[in-house]
Amino acid sequence: MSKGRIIFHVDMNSFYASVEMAYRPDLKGKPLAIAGDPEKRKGIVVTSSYEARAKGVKTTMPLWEAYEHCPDLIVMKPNFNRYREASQHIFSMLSEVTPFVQPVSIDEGYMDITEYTRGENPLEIAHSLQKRIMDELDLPCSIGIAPNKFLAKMASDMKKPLGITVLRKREIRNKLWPLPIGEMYGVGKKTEEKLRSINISTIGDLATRDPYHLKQLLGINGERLNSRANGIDDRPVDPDAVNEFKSIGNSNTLPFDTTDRKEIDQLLNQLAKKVSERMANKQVFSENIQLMIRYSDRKTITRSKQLNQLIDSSSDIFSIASRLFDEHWNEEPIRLLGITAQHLVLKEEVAQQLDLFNYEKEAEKEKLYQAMESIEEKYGKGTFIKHQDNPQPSVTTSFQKDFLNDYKKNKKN
DNA sequence: TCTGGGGTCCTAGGACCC
DNA sequence: TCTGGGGTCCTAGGACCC
Repeated sequence: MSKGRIIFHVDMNSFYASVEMAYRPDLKGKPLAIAGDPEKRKGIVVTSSYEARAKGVKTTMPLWEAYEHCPDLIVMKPNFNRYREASQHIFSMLSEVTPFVQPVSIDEGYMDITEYTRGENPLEIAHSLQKRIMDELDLPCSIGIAPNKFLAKMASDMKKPLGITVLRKREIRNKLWPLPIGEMYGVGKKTEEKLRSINISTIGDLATRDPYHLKQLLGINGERLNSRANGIDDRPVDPDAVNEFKSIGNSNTLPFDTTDRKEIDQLLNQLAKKVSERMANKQVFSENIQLMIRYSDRKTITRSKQLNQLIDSSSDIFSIASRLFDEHWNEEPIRLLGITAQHLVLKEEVAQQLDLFNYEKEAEKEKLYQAMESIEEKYGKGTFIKHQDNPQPSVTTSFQKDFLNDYKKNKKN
């Protein structure tokens, strides 16, 4: 039997707002919200300080509503470069504790310190990590310590801000099960509704319900949620997961709804450029382009095209997106457009595959030649060429045909 | 002048192949 | 002479998370 793991979940507290406060200490202790520009219809609270939350400001709340709850709210535009930089500092600190660090977003990540305690108590490690992030970056975080990712995630949520919470397997019954079902990671609004409809209102209710019954209601997710509620989660902390992205997309809400084809093309062009640039940074090709259209009534459709080639240029991305647009736009006013590149392949891997393909082609050619030689040895010169007058179905692909041509040429020389 | 933008994973139907 | 079923790919949409 394998020994239990020690997993940390490190969660930055109201990250964007905290970064701004670290830059401008005069903002500390004040109700602060980070939000986009209401003039551009992006006035939505992305993050808010605890002082703002105390007055009822919540993430994704429209700004005008946030002001109703908190008239003295201070609002700032997001400075993503600032947040990315802070994030890099944080993750490099985590990496000094263990190489097994898995970022899950800009402000949160898992660590597996099982093999890296160096005899130290995990709680002490968490304390010094939390202190270091605070001392050096002026940023608060909460840390959950548990035998797996799910429990560590739930633990980090239990005490905010600046909390450290240990959640052992044997404490699940007392610490996890009493929580309302909606607070469970992986249970959103829809799932909560469904679960409540069958009288499940706490995580404990979910844990003790028949998994088969839950599967009927929620599909595979029902079984998974049930085992998580019982503290079972075997997912490893995977440091390579960050590099295994599956899509790159950009979208934009227009300041005003539009039906103007010029304006639409301009936005599509802009989006294609952004996607293409980000693909270049990540060194990937895409094999599938998706277009997203949101109409003024917020109804949103997605239309995608699987390609028979790999693309990366903004002009290719644009032309496919704009064709999808022509094929599917219903002429109604548009609120948002988005382009996503899917089915990504690393350029490096494409190159390797091409090499491998060429290598196989060479090897194949060699085999073909040998087979032909032996046929001719057995049945005499010219036999094989004769067969070609009445070709056998085995010669099918174009490159095999090319080899035959090569072969014939070689014979002549 | 209500309701952003970046993602992942799952589902379900139809096409197509064996 | 009235019918199969498994597997994979493609497409569209939905749930969820930060």
